[in-house]
Amino acid sequence: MRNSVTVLQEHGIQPSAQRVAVADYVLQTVEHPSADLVWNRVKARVPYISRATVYNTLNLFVEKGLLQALTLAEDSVVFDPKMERHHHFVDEASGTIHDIAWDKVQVCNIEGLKGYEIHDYQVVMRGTRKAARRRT
Amino acid sequence: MRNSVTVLQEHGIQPSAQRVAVADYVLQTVEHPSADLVWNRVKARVPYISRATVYNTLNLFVEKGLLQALTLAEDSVVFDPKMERHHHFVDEASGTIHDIAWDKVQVCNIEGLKGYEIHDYQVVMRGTRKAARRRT
DNA sequence: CAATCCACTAGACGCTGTCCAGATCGCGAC
DNA sequence: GTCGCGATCTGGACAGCGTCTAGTGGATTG
Repeated sequence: MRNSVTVLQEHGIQPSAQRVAVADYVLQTVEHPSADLVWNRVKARVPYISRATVYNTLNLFVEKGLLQALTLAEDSVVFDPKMERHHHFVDEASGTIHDIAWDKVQVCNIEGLKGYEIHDYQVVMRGTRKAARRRT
Repeated sequence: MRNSVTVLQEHGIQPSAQRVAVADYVLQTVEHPSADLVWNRVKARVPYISRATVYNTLNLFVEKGLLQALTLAEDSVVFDPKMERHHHFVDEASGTIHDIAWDKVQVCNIEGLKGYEIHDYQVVMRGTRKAARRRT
């Protein structure tokens, strides 16, 4: 696990105590937290951090390329530290979001679309997790 | 253009004056309106309709299969009367959403995903509209 | 020490969406 | 007609998300 301070500095971000605390959690997580969930998670370890700071910090991280902001499910924007291109699966029962590796699914003919200059795309899937032999 | 009253009745919805007014607008539009935009559009023609009614009516239409609710862009859920499967393109400059015909793009290998039961999927693209010879 | 800059805090604010109590409508029964 | 009842509508209250702002505090510089 990389040192959060180093990562912040490499991206031109002053590593203040609050920013490091947010980074320590959000850069490692796979739970696709909303901003308020980040606030709660970080507060558990660093109680003296305010809501506005968490929101500002997350937006800063997105701007500096440390996080992706996703608007997939209802209610709120969620954050994803996985910066490689990938797809998303939304569990309709729980609202949980899973990352799907980019090469698991291919999209064809997308270059042929006339009238649109596509900067980015992804496949968004919705359904339910199969009760296979995997821990929940 | 189909009669909104008939369409509502075919879907088991009592065609009250307010519901017909909402249907007249939202079933024809291509502008992917948010709920509050629907409210404003409908109020322009039928001033005596309340916000709660518009929200209830839109949710009812979604439940009865007249509309899709989409959570693609920031800020709010938008509604789309196009019920066939299709993809979406989000104009990053304006936030405008465009429908992309289902057969313009193909997704491969999606059946091969283990551990997920996929009920629905779509490709979400982001970029800018090209200034081709099309009216804006 | 004073000036300045940056980050943080706490609370106010606006917007979205839901909920509730009460009013009103439509319709069948009498 | 009018009574009663369920469905619908209204307006306002409410809660959550995200932004903004005024003020605070700490570090740096002259």
